[in-house]
Amino acid sequence: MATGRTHRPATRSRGIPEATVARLPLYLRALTALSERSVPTVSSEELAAAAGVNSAKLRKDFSYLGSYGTRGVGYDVEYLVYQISRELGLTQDWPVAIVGIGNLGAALANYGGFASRGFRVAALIDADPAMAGTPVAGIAVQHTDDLDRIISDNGVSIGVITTPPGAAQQVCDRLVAAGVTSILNFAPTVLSVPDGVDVRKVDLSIELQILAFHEQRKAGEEAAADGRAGVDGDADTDAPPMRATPAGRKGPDGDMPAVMPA
Amino acid sequence: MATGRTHRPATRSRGIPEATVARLPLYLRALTALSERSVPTVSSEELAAAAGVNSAKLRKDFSYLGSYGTRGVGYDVEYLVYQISRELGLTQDWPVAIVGIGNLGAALANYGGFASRGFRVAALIDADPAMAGTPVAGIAVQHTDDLDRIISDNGVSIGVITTPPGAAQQVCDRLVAAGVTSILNFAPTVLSVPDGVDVRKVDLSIELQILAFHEQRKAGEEAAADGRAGVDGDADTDAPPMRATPAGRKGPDGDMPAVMPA
DNA sequence: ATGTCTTTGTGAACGCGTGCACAAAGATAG
DNA sequence: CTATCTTTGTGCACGCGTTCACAAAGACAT
Repeated sequence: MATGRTHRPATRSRGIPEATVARLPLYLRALTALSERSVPTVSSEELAAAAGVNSAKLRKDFSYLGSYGTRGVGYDVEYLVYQISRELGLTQDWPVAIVGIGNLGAALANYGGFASRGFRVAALIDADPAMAGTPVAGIAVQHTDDLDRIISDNGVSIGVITTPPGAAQQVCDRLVAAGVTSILNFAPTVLSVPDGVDVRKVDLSIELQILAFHEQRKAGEEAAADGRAGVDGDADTDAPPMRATPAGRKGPDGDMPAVMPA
Repeated sequence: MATGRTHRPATRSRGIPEATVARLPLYLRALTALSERSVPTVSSEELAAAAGVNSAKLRKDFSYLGSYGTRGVGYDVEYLVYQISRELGLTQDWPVAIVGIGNLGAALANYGGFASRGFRVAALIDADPAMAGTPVAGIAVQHTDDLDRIISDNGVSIGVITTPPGAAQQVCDRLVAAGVTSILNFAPTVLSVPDGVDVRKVDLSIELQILAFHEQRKAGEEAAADGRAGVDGDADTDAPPMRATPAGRKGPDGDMPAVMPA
């Protein structure tokens, strides 16, 4: 789900490809599971299967980190867990602030996957005065007015935005001004940030829309083509059927199906 | 943020590149905003800025859908909204079932971004008998035992999994058996599904880990390099400092920092 | 020590996605 | 009708990411 990084065209950080960085957490999860089962070593083949990727890709990914495997044997699980954790920066504690404590913000505050990976929810911030002091996931919600101080006092460098779209940019600006340099944005808004600030966007409805696209295609293919396992039905099943304005003039406003409520 | 599609290597559906499909919802959102402000037409430049992408990329994306613009003028907003909606399959109603009504499941059930884009939460399903009947977001939670019937009765083809990781694969199997062909997976598990079923994964903690990686790099670069705007600090600031096992033998189990709780 | 067998690490080819830069198309003015 | 100006649509080149396929490296047996 979610869309890739927003700014930062493809910085190829320290020689490690962005695509590889994005997969490291995947490997880490699989390795942690093996570690818990006290498995001492894994082959690239096994680990790749557990992580759901190609084994060649996994080996190449690891090769960017260094030569951590033993030929004929595989990778030492514990050692690899440590190396990847270090590479991802998970050997240190990251205080995180969540701004916008609605349903989603509360869910994230309660999400166990954060705490278990070096992330600590240091502060919950909301603009609603009525929420101030209310404990969510064991942490008292604080008011937006104190955002600056909260960020500074806790040394927060990673912020999570779960506000309504209208407030997102303003919150973002204030976070950045207070010293936050990495933002995870759940609001459906394109945030603009100064250079040096990383933004990653998670858009829940976009994921569903992508699924809907494929779903529709599957349904259409099924109806049109018979026989043969679907390769690439070339004949345009649903090519532009009708054109609102033959040669495009302004405001064709009556014959357009009201498709999108919002 | 979130990770891209899981299976389906890159099917290039109906000639529209995956990368383009993933951006269509972005354009759609920007266009909808323009539509609400009654803006009749936009240039690729303006729309690209609003969507946060390159204008050439946007034009190329639209070219896959057909020639919907007018040279010298731009794109008709309403018409484009309709075309993209149709292409994404949003002109029809998609009943969606959410399985696992914890914090996240409840947040999704309440999320407005779904209903406004053709997705209708048709059913909420949970394994806890105590939850059965409880209304969440105005919909009564139903028990997992009835999963099959619920999916069939409502014609659900898109399922959302927000269960704990241990239950995810089993729920997935049951959804697929009941006829679901698209799955949005929030559980941190690699799901295996038969061909023809699409899985998209959203992993909240992975996004944070990627941010942490860049955050760490920024901090390291700052400390090491001075002067010059950071291009690519080549000298390995934190290359393999110590190796647990010099030539890798089995189970080095004492000198490894306990980094990962779980 | 030598040979066999397993598994890594990587060179090389390929394909997709991106962005430049420009020609074609149409609007608009005179 | 002609000229000019704007903006699309796309040919092309480049770079990143993926995958294949294999040589090198080490484990293990004899």
